[in-house]
Amino acid sequence: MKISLVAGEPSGQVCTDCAIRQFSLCAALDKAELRELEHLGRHIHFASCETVFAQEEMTSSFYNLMEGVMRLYKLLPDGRRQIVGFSLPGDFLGLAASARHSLSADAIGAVTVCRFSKVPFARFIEDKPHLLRRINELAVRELSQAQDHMVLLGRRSAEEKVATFLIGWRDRLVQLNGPSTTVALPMSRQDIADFLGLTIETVSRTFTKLERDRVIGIMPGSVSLLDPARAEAMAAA
Amino acid sequence: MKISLVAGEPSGQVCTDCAIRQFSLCAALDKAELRELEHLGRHIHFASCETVFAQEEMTSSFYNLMEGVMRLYKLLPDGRRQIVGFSLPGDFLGLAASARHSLSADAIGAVTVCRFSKVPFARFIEDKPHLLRRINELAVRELSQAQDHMVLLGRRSAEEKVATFLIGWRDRLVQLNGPSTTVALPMSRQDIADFLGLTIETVSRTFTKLERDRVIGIMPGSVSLLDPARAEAMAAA
DNA sequence: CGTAAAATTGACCATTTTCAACCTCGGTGG
DNA sequence: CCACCGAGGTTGAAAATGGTCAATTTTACG
Repeated sequence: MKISLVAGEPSGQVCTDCAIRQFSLCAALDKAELRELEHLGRHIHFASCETVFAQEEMTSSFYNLMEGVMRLYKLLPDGRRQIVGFSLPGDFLGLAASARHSLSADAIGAVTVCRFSKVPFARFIEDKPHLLRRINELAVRELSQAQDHMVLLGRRSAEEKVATFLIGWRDRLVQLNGPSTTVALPMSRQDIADFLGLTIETVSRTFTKLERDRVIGIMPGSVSLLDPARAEAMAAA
Repeated sequence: MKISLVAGEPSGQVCTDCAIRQFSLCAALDKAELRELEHLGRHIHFASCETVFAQEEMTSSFYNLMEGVMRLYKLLPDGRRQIVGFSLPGDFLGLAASARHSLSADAIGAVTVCRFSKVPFARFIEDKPHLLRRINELAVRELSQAQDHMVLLGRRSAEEKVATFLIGWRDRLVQLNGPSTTVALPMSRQDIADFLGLTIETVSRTFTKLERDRVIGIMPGSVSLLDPARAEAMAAA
């Protein structure tokens, strides 16, 4: 996948005005720290399907997702893909256990990130216990989500997987944008399949079945949850 | 120094003599801090199948696993179980995103843990950036393992799952005890099945097939890796 | 509009599950 | 000492869920 040639401009907006600050890492920072951080971050835009970082690449930066949606995935040598998560504004990306990324991240639709070079950012956080605790909090929350997803992948039927995905995705969108009857699905059916450990055909069939059962209405780029209670029941079961 | 998979007598409560310190959280601490920590931790023994903490229970402690093996799992309301990981000596348990545990942990065989009450431990770490960074490191490593396991659960065949499990488990044991031709499997077939998202029958059949193919030798409580290269190839593929 | 990509649908197939029977081994009590 | 018991494990046959392959429809976009 191509890498954007567009250079990052200085962040243009000040951190104190940042729309997603409350959802992000930066919620833990005071005014002075935010002013310091402004000098470290650069806003960068990525077009649809551009790769922000890739599996095996050296880690050089951390990213705060500002706008858009990203997919995080791992590839097996033979090309099989598992999407381990979708990122929304406020999510912090780039933490890795080693010096190389263990997964790839690319844009689903246009994306803006706030990029921090690794070394300066590491220096910035190293003696800020409140920020370290905040990063911990985010890491532990992600770990918990990962464990929930393992249950889904290992122990749920196709229908349960799709219902659980729709409910979980709706909840995340509600968190950001407030309640809504329709659930935007910017990712492709293939993305959903690779997230749920299914094939695209099974995802499609399951959507169709849920529509026949009047649980959802299918529209291009979104679904409407006609019977949220039924969907939630399938997701809980 | 050999790390036992079965609990024996604690070698004393002195952190500086702790056999698993190098593998644990405590590797980040200096002598003074270790002496302080000694007053916070208590060794506790659990018999086989006893629960150390359970899903939905209030979090009250953190645990450093000293001896033995534990399974970490989540249950669906209808009883389906997904084991999200096995813990070995040195692993740190009890981090949770909320005030309640999101998973259950119980002993496979006899276990010794070093228990830290939540509040004093939180106070101990709160202004120790090096320790916070160490906890981060452990959390990120666990997250990375979780992501690897998602790939396994979502995208691998039964045979690949079993081979990947055996190789991964062997590598963890080698890390602790040094090289060995036989791989101890203290967990039951049902545990392995619930870890790999399979049924016990499929696990059993796959073991048998690997034995027929002269990749492994099956013994009660362990397997020997007759053809590690073949097994590794299956795990990588 | 017209074309290519994405999504859906259908028919068939394979892997894994389900259900059931049967070993194996260790412990227990006659 | 040995027969019995039960838990854990293995094996077999049938069923089913989801996958594969192929054709068709729908959508996005120049």
